[in-house]
Parts: sequence; C-alpha cells; structure tokens
Amino acid sequence: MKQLGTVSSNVTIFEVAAQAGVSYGTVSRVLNNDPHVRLETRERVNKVIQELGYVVNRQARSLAGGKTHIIGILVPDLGTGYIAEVIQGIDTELQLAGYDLMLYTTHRTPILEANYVANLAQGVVDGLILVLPRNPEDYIDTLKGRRFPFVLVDHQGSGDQCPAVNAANWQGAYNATEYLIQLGHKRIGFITGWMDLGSSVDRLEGYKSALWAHHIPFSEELVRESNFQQLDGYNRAMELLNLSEPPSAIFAANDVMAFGAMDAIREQGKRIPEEVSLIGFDDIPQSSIIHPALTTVRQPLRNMGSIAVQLLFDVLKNPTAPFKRIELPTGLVVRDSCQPPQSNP
Amino acid sequence: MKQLGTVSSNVTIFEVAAQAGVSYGTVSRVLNNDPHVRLETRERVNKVIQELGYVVNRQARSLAGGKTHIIGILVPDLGTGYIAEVIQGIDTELQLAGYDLMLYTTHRTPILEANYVANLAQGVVDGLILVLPRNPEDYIDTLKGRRFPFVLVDHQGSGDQCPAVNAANWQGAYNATEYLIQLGHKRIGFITGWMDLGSSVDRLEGYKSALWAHHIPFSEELVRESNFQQLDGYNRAMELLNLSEPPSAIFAANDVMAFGAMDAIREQGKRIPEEVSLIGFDDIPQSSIIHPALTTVRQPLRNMGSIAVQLLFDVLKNPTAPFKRIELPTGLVVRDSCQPPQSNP
DNA sequence: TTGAAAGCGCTAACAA
DNA sequence: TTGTTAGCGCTTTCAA
Repeated sequence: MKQLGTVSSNVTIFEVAAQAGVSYGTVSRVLNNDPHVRLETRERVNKVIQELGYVVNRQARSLAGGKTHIIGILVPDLGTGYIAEVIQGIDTELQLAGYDLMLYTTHRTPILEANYVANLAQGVVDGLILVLPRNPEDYIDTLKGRRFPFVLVDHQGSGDQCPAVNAANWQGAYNATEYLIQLGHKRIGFITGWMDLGSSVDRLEGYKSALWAHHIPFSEELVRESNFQQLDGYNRAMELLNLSEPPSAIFAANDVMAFGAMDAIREQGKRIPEEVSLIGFDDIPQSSIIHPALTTVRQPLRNMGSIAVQLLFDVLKNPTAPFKRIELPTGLVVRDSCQPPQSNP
Repeated sequence: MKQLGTVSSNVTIFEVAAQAGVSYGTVSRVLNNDPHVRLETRERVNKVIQELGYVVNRQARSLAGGKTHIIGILVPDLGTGYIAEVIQGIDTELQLAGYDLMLYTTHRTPILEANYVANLAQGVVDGLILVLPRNPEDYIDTLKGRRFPFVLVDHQGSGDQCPAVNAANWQGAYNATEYLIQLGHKRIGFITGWMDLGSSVDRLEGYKSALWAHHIPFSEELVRESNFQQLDGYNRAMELLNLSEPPSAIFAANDVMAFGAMDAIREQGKRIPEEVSLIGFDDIPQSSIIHPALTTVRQPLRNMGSIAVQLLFDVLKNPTAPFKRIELPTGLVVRDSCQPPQSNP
C-alpha cells in the first residue's frame, strides 16, 4: 500500500510492546488505564512510549470500539463574542481531558444543522455539544433514539428531557430591569433577541415581570423585536429614540445590540448615561473595554462551556443516568452606562 | 464486543454490497470514484447507498489508508472578528468539499502550538491550516520532514519555502498612510500590531515608506508598539493624544485597536473625524456597523480562508508540486472616520 | 470490470 | 497480571 496524503509516523503499539518486552495487549491496557497492569510494567511501558514519542492512532482506536476522544460542537456562527467565549470554555476543558474538538458551523441554516447531527452521530465524534440550537426538535429525537450523547447549551427546550446548561435568563433580565427602575427610570425600552429562542423569551418575560412587580405599566411600543445583531440593535434603538415619548433607558437583550444602541444614542446627539441609560446582556469581553463601559447582565459564558463538557463526560461515562439540566446564575455587572434619569428640563 | 459511547448506525459497505449483489470491493470502488466500474453497476450501487442511508465510516477509511476528510486548523484564539472571518472562509470551502474541520486553539501558547502540530500530523487530519502562527519555525521543519500537507495563513515567513496565503500588508498600509497625507495630515500616529508577526512589520514599513515618499519626516514618538488588542489600542491612542504635539490622524494596525482608539479620542472630548481622523486595518464586519463607520484597509479575510483551503487541496492532490505563495490585494475602504485636518484655530 | 483477501492500529473478550 | 486473538469498516493490491 502506498503512503498517500496522510503520513502517520509509524510508531505503533507494536513497537512499543517490543521495546518494552510485553505483549501489545498490555500496552493497550496501559494506554487505557486498565487497572490490571502491574505498576512496574506500567512504568516501563510509559517510559518506552515517551522515548518513542508514540501517539495513539485515534481512528484505529475508535474502529476497534473505543472512543475517538473527539467531541463535536455545533454553533450557529463565530461572529459574536458570545459564541467565542462559550467555545473558549469548552475548548479549555477539552484540552485538559485530552480531547479534540470538531467544529461545525451551521451559518444559521436549519437544514445544515439537522444534516450535521445525523452524519455526526455516525461515528467521528464521541459526543455533541449543541450551542444555541435553533430547531433542536428536528433532531433531538434522532439523537435520543440512537442513544447518542449530547448536551444543549443555552436552549430552554419546551420541556425537553435532555441534558442542558443554561443561564438564568429570566432572573438576569428581571434584575437588570429592576436596577433601572430603582435608578428612577419609568420608560424603559427593551430590544429583544430572536424570539424563537427560549432565552430570548425568558429575558423578555423577566423584563415584563420586573415592570409588573413595580407597578409600571407595560407599553407595547417600548418593546422592539430584534435578532441579536449589532446593526439591528442600532435600528431598533433609533426607533425607540424617535418615539414621541422616548425611553430614558434602554435594555438590549445582548451586548452586541447594546453596542448598536450606543451608536444610535450618540447619533442622536445624546449622551450615555447622562441622557439615556443603557444596559446589555452577556458581558462579552468587549463590554468592559468600550467607553462608557457597559453595564450588563453577566452570563458565565466560559463556565457554561466547561460545564457543558462536564455534563457530556457524565453522559459518556454513564449513559443511563438521568439527565441533568443545569442553570447557572446570572449577575448584574454595574459599570458606567446607567444613571438616574434627568429630571425633565 | 459491546456497543459503547460511539454508536454507529450499522449500515456498512457489506450490507450495501449484499443488497446490490456485488462484492464489497466494488462498493468501495464506487465510493472512491474508481473508473473501473461499469456504469450500470455504479448506478445500482449508488441507488442502494441512497436507500440504506449509508455513510462511510471515516475512521475505517482512514485506517485502511485513505483520507480522513478532516482538516485541522490552528488558530491563536477566536476573540477577534479577524479570525472568525478567516474561519468562515475556510469553513465554507470545506463544507463544499465535504470535509470536516477540527479546531485547535492555542490561546497564544507557543508550546501548545508546537505540541498540536506534532500530534496532529500523527493521523487525525489530512492537512493543517495554520492561521497567524507565532513561532512556525518551531515545527515547520517537522511538518516538512514528514511531508505533511499544510498551509500558512497570514505569515510572512523569513524566506520560508512553504505554501502560504497572505494579504498585501505593506501596500495596504502604504495606501492608507498616503490617503491621510493626501487629505493634508502631516502628523500621523501609528499603532502597531505584535511586532513578532511579519504582517505587523510590513504594515509599519508601509507606513514609513509612504511618509518617506511624501517627504514627511518620520517621528519615533508617533509610533506606538501594541498587540492587536482593543484595550491596548485605547492606551496607545491615549499616549498619542497626550503628546505635546498630538497627531491629527491615527492609523491603527487593525480595526480592533482602532475601536480602542475611537474610545480614547472621544474620552479626550475630541470628535471623529472632525478633530482626529482614524483609520484601521482588516475591515472586520463590525467596522462598517459602528459610528462613525471606520475607514480601513480591507483584507479579503474570507477569501484568504477559502484560498488557503484550495492551496491545501492542491498539496493533497499533488504533494510534490512546487509550493505556491499567494498574496491577495488589500484595498482602502473609505468610510466616515477621516477628513482633512482642521486648520489650527 | 469484478471478486477475494490482506491488512491498517487498535480494543476487549477470552485464556492462561 | 499478562498474552493471544478476533474483529472494527474500509482501501487496495492481486487474480480472475
């Protein structure tokens, strides 16, 4: 057989076995931390592995029934700091465990999403992390049917019984809104995320609940449906500011839209926070860097990533254990973009 | 053997062969587009493949000497729009070709970088794309020694003979600087990127050359060494603005630092572009969205990604062909952040 | 043009 | 505790 494209250095389990004077089955045991190996033998084998620079061939391992030690992650895109942070968390955790990461970007195409999931479950990866899935209903059943390990990140399924990690979206939005109210704001604009996402719905509900709890009438015109994108945040904020009675504060369902709103507010010649207060959601890194630094609701994004990995490992280890759904707390990060409203001039 | 974690649906080449009434070798030939298959047979086999929903097992294929149809990409991080755009280009191209993407983030750790490369070349991926490599010298020789296919993105090697795709950094910086000069600016601040990156050096050189060509004396104090990060852009811009004779225009070696500079300028109570002109480099998506929209040097980031993939495929197909190095043109994107300097009040 | 068969490197069952 | 061995699903020779 000729050596084509893929050149693997040819140190195999056999060479290691020969060098160490054991059978290759034993080497395999050492590799897989099988307890049935004498300490002395284990050490000898490990030494040879070191010396020879042996690295397991993952394809062979997986073919023989083992794990690939690769996990797949499915994300809508990489454009926003949000996803990047989550991946960072996943990535770090995976690195610690010696796993590799296969990245699938759906570019927000639901068909792609379903296709990937179907093919992936076919063998390359040991498990799947689905970040911000849009139409999980399409394939969750497939996944479950095949008993394929997966974890959802940031999706409030409609009572789906599956492992997931989320942030306390409702509570975060509630707190942010309440903070503005306590500052003295009465007209608070809200720019939503994609409303087909559970987290968006929850944030809107948190906003409404806080108004309600403080006896502030809910006004339809102050809520603008958007899509988590900066440009749209800009446009929705413009609409809000052009209202006959504009809000004194704006709450955007994510930081990126808050950046858009920031531009809009300045564009209108108004100052933040003196004339308009602004609050975001996510706490992506950029939010602490811009000026004025953005007050926002912190989602523990990296944490969510690393916990997703841990959940997935749990499932991998014990596929029959009951599903865990974890909700991480959100927290208000007060910076410089909010203050009490100006008394009317 | 028990079925563990990885559940592969059990349609194999054998079932297909049986259903189609051919040997499994023939199915393999169909799969690999071997011309030695009668058209009729091929069609019959393909039909069965469709019906059974057969998908090749990549591990088995690769183990048997074929390709994995996975390519690896090594990036420093995902934080900036820059990398995300390049990945987007890579990803799209790969999707078209039916390849999967393995993502390795080095988090700017050179050791990790070298480790990855060593292990990767060991088998999981057919080839490697190295984006913005920091210390390629450490492992390029390894890669070459193993004849492992790889492509460099955005690295001006010191005469390295290896496949690479780059942007015309020098030219872009030259044009941007010249643009400012033609607008009437004489004192132009420059905020560099990491100076251990070839592209950063080239941009600085482009800046210097343009000054030189227009007989503007180069002033050391107007150049600030930075690291491509937003916060650092902010700080360096602050230094520039606090000079006894501050620049009337600032050129940042990437857009993200320009955003930082934008904050700094506003923080100083100055307006863009009326009082200070600002120009970036990269043209990441955010640059067209912010206000004022950033004038910048466009790097065809997605293109760079997709061309990197094409180069890699070339190497895969024809490993012995001479290396290609491609330099993509950059272009000035004039938006709203520059104008002629104010005549001194 | 096709079939048969030898592995690829490894895991895990079965013996010893 | 260790050795032996049967595959995992596929590609690719070698024959036919």
